[in-house]
Amino acid sequence: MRDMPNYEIIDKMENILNIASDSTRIKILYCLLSDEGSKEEKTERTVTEIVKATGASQSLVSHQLKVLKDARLVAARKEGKQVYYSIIDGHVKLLLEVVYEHVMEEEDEKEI
Amino acid sequence: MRDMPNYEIIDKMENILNIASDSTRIKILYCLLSDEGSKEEKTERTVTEIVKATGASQSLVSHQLKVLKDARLVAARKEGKQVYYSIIDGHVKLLLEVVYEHVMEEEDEKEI
DNA sequence: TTGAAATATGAACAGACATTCATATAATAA
DNA sequence: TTATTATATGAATGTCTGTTCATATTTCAA
Repeated sequence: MRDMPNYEIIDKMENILNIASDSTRIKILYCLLSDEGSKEEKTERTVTEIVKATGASQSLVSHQLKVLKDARLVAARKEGKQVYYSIIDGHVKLLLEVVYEHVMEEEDEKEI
Repeated sequence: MRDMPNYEIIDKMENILNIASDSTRIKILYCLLSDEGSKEEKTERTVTEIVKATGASQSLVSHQLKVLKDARLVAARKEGKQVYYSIIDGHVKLLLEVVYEHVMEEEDEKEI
């Protein structure tokens, strides 16, 4: 493993991890990652769809989408009354996968 | 991408990410990941070594090591006056690598 | 224009938690 | 024993932030 990055980089890593470490935002990201039967086009979801999928309040979803947008993890595209959100960072998927695998392995160990 | 995990799993993912999203703990983990010239044996470091490497106070390091230990990310082995800590989870390295890559790509984009 | 649907926003609050300070415990050396 | 080194721990505090509530804004239909 490489050496410890300098503190500026560490702080940025902390930042991204902070953004990822909230269950509401995790749900939102999963919602934007689920490619409903499609091939490779990026998944787009309206706020209302995200609200339904996550079970969180409209206000909360809107607040957290702003957090994700400010962090450049998602992008927004307005079309009429609706706003479509999508993920604009390939690392997000990887990040969630790694954490998911970790949690699942923990589960496995319990069963032994 | 798979569907959204159930909320119990999501909460555990949130938990792990929370633990990873602190600069002091990130520094500690990096310190435990740096394999100083060695081959494949796990890296062990005493608290004092970690204090030096991270620049954090002894008390803070001790507190955060406890957090990491309670989360089963590190293990402790006592030997005389000293306690040796090491990482006991392969996902930690992956997680940091993904986040590091993300941050570095962001840096690159700024230069354009 | 009025109303409704979709989304955003600001204030307020409560809970979480990183950090410090002071001190305790354990191990060893003198 | 006493002193010193290594580590842990508990309390206290101040900051941060997730969530709710109420309301604003935008878009379009009737």
